[in-house]
Amino acid sequence: MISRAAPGPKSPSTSLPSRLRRLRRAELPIDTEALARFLIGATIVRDLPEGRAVARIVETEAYLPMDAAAHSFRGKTARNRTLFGRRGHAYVYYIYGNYYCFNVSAEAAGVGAGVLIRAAEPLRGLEGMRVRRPGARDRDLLRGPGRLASALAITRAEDGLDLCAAGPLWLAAPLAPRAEIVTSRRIGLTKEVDRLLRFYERGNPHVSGAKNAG
DNA sequence: TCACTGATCGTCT
DNA sequence: GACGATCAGTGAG
Repeated sequence: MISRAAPGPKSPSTSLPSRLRRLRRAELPIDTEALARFLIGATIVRDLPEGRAVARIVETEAYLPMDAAAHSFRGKTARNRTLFGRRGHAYVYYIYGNYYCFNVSAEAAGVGAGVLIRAAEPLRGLEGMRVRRPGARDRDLLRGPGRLASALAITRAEDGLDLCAAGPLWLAAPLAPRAEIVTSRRIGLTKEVDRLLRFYERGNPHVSGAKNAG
């Protein structure tokens, strides 16, 4: 057994400001790529019967209008209709027979685009996340889009929720300043693979993917 | 630690 | 009928 530095029991939540300020829609950039950058460092608030879970977004991907890799590319369907609504709404889809992925709709109403929330740093409500993701290390609770949705209990039931309004799932302003944002290729695609539309906080251990993805 | 693979089912062609 | 904005498990080094 190699004794690497033990995963510190230190919790970032001990020094958090207690005030969460909901983001207003007017604050969200209309442009999808700008929104993807804007959301790095922002806060996800998930209110559940057993309590509140709070996480800090550390990794996103932009899916633009006229982007062959985007779900909206072939037009509006029953599944992706949220992407064509006003920005700041939750688009949640089911993938690979096992997982859900959480997106924030972008652009003006009528334009299909969104930002995939790929990873976040758990701040509060870790107990519930551990229950929903048994066996996972704390570092991996929200590390990857499928894991994030699972740990925060986000499913198709949350599709269409207004993230700028009071409710069970919403977005709040950053609780802490963010480090430099790194840009890279998006992960897991077969189309438009070379576009640099993935964004993550440099050095953050909660970011998903291989370290040299880029 | 890295690379590879199978699981699994809703959605769209 | 094919495929997918993934992940956990496995095996090799």
